[in-house]
Amino acid sequence: VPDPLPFDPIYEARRQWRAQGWTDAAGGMAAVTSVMRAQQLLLARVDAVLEPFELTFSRFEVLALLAFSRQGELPLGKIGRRLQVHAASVTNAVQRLEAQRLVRRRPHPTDGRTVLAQITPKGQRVMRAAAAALNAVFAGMPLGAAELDALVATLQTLRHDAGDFVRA
Amino acid sequence: VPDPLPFDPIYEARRQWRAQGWTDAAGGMAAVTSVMRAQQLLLARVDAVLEPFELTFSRFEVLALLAFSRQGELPLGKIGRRLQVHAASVTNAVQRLEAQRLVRRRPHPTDGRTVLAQITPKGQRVMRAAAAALNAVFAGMPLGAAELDALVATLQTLRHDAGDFVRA
DNA sequence: AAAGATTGAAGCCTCAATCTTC
DNA sequence: GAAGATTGAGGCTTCAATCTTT
Repeated sequence: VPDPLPFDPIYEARRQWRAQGWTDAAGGMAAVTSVMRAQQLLLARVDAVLEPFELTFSRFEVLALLAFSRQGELPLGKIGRRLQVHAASVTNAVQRLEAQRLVRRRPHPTDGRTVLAQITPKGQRVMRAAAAALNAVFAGMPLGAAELDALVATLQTLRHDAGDFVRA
Repeated sequence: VPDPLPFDPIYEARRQWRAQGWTDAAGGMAAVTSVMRAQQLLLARVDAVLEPFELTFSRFEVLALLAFSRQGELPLGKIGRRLQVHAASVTNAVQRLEAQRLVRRRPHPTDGRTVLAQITPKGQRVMRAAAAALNAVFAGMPLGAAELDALVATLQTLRHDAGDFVRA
């Protein structure tokens, strides 16, 4: 971790933006860069916690989704839609998880086109251990329950507006 | 853009998390995934707007920083600290900007170790045009000024807690 | 030694093209 | 033709190692 700045670069940028006469867009600009930077920090923290398990947040999400599913297995396409990532990303994540013996892939019994990813017993164990470690991070966030809910709700508006899902 | 889900995957995941008994961490988990997903959507939208200018948000940020600087030039290290990205990312961005003739690099007059990136007149023009296009995106966000400010403030708490800067 | 910059490696993401199966 | 999956390309990020200058 490098030396921290003696001021908030986002607030400084917003000031600059306003000074340029773009006052109507300065708030949006600050919001966008805030989200970008917060994502970077959160991802770094989460990935650091997951590192001992040889997992990344992307792969953890796949593992958790499988662990929560009824049969412990899901078609790759369904995983991608649920996690909102490109099919190529799912292929990559599942290949790595399979190499780690956390997931097994098998052909769909009736549809020859689709591939199923199935979590293994080892995958179940690793997922639980990793989730426990992550919970410490989530529970340790410097925000209260009300603030967290407000944050999630605000970002939900954003995601909904972007057409991420329907039926809020 | 693929078909949207008929439900919010973040809310669904939070429900699952709570059903597993991890109620104290469910809020944090939802907040983290919300930020991740919002970042993805915002970046995609911003990059799409910047595409006609052959710019990416990363490179736009460098260009804007230079445009706002007193002399129109800054040492690479300073750019990295201000934008909070790794030195390697700055090197990469400046190299691309130089290839586009939007920036020129020149040695520091007194310190032989540092390299200065200087915005060119063409860079100034492109930056202004790109900023105008971006302003439409920022101004068109589905959130009011108060909501934007609350979002920025909440994320500022997060960033400050992560040691991103001091002196809120 | 310390600071600034660059290079190469590796991870993740997206898109476009391709192949197989329905 | 449409759907599901995979591959290859390109972009961005980080880290570790290296080189030059202070």
